[in-house]
Amino acid sequence: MATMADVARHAGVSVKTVSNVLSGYPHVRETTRERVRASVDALGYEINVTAKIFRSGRSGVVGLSVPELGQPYFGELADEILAAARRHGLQVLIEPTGFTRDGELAALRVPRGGLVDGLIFSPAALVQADAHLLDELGYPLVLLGEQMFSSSVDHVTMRNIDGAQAATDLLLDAGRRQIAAIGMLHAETAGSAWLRYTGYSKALEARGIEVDTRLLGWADDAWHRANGARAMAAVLDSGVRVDGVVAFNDALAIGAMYELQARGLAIPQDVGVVGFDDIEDSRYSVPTLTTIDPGRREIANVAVDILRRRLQEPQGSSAERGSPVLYLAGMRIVERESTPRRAG
Amino acid sequence: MATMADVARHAGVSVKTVSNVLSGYPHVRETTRERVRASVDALGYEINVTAKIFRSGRSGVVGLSVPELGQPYFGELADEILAAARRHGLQVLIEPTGFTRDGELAALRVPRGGLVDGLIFSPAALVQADAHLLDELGYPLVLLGEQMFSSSVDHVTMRNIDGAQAATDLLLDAGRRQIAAIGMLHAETAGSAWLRYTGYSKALEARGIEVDTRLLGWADDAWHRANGARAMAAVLDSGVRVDGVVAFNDALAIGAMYELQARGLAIPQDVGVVGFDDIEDSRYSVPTLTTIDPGRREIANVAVDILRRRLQEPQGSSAERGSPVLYLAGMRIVERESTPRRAG
DNA sequence: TCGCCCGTCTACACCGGTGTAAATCGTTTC
DNA sequence: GAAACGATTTACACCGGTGTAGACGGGCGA
Repeated sequence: MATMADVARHAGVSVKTVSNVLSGYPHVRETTRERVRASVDALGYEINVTAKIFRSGRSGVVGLSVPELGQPYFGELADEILAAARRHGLQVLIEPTGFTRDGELAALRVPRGGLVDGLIFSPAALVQADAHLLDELGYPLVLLGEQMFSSSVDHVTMRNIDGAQAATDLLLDAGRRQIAAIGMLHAETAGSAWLRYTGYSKALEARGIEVDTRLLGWADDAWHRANGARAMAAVLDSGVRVDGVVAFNDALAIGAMYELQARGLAIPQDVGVVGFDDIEDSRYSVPTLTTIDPGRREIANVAVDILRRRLQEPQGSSAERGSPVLYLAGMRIVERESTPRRAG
Repeated sequence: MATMADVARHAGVSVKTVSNVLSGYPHVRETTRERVRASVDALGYEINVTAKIFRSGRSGVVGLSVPELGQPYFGELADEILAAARRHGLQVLIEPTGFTRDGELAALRVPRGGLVDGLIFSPAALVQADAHLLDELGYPLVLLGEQMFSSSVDHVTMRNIDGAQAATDLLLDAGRRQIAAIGMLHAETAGSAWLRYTGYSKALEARGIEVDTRLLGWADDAWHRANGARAMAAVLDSGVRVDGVVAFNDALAIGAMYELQARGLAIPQDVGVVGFDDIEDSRYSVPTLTTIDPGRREIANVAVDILRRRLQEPQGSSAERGSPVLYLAGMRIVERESTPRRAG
């Protein structure tokens, strides 16, 4: 394979001049530039990317850690992030963590001298005790998700509390009072579950309704459809009356709708259902699902922008770095068939 | 950041000895080995991956090009491939092509000296005229999908024809005769559409039924739910009677089921529906979807294995390389609620 | 005791670019 | 005509590892 030296010899110039031509250095005579270009074409030369990376210390690759691409929310998020990264000439190395703490710890163990310049990380299983790991990683990190861990790290997140509260209000406004919450996770795992629950309970509280623990559907491993169906079944089996469901994501909601319909309950007549995430599925479920759009594209764009900005900064002491950013994406209610029309 | 030279100085040995310890070279005295290890720990040394890559010419990164991760089939496939790659210490750089020819051509333009050692590529928009591009890329390529392009490239594929034929037979066995095919694509784009259509028409032919073009539902951009609903609507609007649907993937099937149910048709009583891919959605749609499991995990594992084998081979002339592999993954019918019980 | 072998360790070149500083050249200015 | 200047080009060190060949030293057989 041809190297830059071969091109230089062929064009009768120095290696550095070839380098200058290829990297767009302006002070090169037009005739020289053309001669070099011709030699590049003649030899079919392609620059050795690994040498460039090695020398410059920058690979132009950013890592992305999400739990699982098979989950539409994360698959769609990954598409958005990949697109945003590509617009800026960055490539993306994806590391699914499989919803496990070990997987997430492994994702953080990116070597500093490695081929990843920075990381966009969507944690789902780390616990509070792991927070200190995020502070001095030695490379730029942008967290997707609530600022639960460390205030010294950039966060891009959605309005989990507001969204869940709005979802719950939608059902309350329609006169529903027996509203199940599907997707509860045990407290030691960090993430959106607790926040969405907070939004749910705040909405109830605001109307003077107490949370009925029989209405809480637990989905311990992950927010898959299967767990939504299971959790819904558990709530119904408890014998409590249900006329509304707030599911903590769309997959859970679709699983819950499956279980409700399997038991002969009509949506939205008997039970209104609201999801969270606005994944593509929610537009084609039967019935179509009312959901909260958490601003996925905005999150992807902002996360990539913040990371890019961090990559420009000197990597040395934290003194030279800008202060950490906390960005809240916009949220939107998407009303579809699974909820009753709003009263009034 | 500490370099290998720092460690060598600290441990009182040569740089190469440190290198030898870290790379597991056996002829190092145990005491030396321990001293080096201690120095590594003391200095918090981490090997510079980019230097290693540069020197060795191997990055341990393989590319993966799929149309879109937001589509559950590709998201789930990507998860499987990432898992298989990780088991062998490989990392994966994903490049979604957005179902466009330009996107796919861009994905193939991986520089030889680049940071990707090889590529797993799932084409969906390339046309026959592009076939020659695949022949002499200069790096190992494994194609997911039918051997439509080039016989000189490794292929891992599913039984598209057999699967679609089995899906159609399932409905024919139940006495259905007016079976729509949802997901037709125009011929110049390569891919599974044509093969699945072939399976569909073969099944009909075997019973002496002629293909009724009014039963063909066209989905031109991509196999999304939205297109499934649209194609189904177009077929129904043509006025033709429909008592079965073979959709070329599950997303199309779910979109089609949505449209059928919106028009008051019962599944499977009025219309039986079969999908293709066995994505997780199909287990939780209403009704649950009968589908063809194309052996996704097997495909992922085999693709990674073949690519690994190619990476071991000398990269020189094609004479030294093994002959191209064509691997057909196993296929399985997954019967759920959307099809009538088989007669007999 | 000498030579040989083997285990251990080291010096040095090298991978293929890019940053730096300085050389070279053609104009322009005084 | 000489000095000054900017544009153009170049030599060379350097990034941080790994391959190669060879040095070194101790045990062993002759």
